[in-house]
Amino acid sequence: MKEHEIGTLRFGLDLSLPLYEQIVNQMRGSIARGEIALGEKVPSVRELAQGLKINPNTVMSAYKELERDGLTETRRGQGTFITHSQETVDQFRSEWAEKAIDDFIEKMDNLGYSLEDISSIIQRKKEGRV
Amino acid sequence: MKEHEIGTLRFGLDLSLPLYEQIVNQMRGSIARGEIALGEKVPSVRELAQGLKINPNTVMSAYKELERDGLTETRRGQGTFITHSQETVDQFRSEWAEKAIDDFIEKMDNLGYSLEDISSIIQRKKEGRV
DNA sequence: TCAAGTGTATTATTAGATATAATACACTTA
DNA sequence: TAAGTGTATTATATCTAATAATACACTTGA
Repeated sequence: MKEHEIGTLRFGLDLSLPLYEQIVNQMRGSIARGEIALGEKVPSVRELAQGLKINPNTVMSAYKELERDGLTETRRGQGTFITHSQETVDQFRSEWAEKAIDDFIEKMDNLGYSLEDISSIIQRKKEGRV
Repeated sequence: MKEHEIGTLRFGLDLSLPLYEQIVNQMRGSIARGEIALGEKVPSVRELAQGLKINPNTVMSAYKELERDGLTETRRGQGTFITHSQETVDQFRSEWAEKAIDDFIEKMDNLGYSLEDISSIIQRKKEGRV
């Protein structure tokens, strides 16, 4: 996986997912984990495209999705910025965690694992007994 | 989601995933949960295609993947059958659970949730306090 | 023996998603 | 006013998924 440093951000792209989705995921993560400050400017569409050696339209796709999430605000002529609303970030973070959890539980249920089973497995992982 | 009964099996298809993947997932689940007996015959390619109102080639794709999993054996002229090996089924089940767990943990980590956090959330789910 | 029911292979076509390419336009700021 | 922003448009290429229509190989039971 090629690692890129663009501005203050680190990106790694591979072939596991569409490029624009990987960008969205990594930005969502950086924002949710608080690694990007509220209101901070993110790389411009062209700058990120050059840095990652991909097409500007692909970056645009990613940025549009982040704006739909409410995680960024764009100002024509100025750039794209992280939202100022900590509440929006927190809400996004818990909503996405909830989705991930429910999907996971459903997948495990399909394989015949109960919540009880899942709980023990997580417990084992926590104790390092893989 | 349209529900179909084909032979002893119940299928439901939607638009969330490729059709062949949904078939594979639902068969994997039925097998892993032990709802289909070892050695049992599954619907023929044409029968399942007719029942689900989809193309036989799509069913073929799904059945090929199940065979790659080792979960089924096909006998030309006779049909497709669940493996006789309980060990294969058990191993498949735990391998796929492991994958699901690791993917889930990675996704949660990206959002800034620790194993400890995950553990509490599962605990809450278990106690019904959503 | 043969018809019916199996899996399998092939070729063609369509539709949608993804990514690239090349421009052009609108806006902001120094 | 030039340089750097976001945005929109049109075109092209590639890949995956699904369908369609056949054809062939094998097994079984009447």
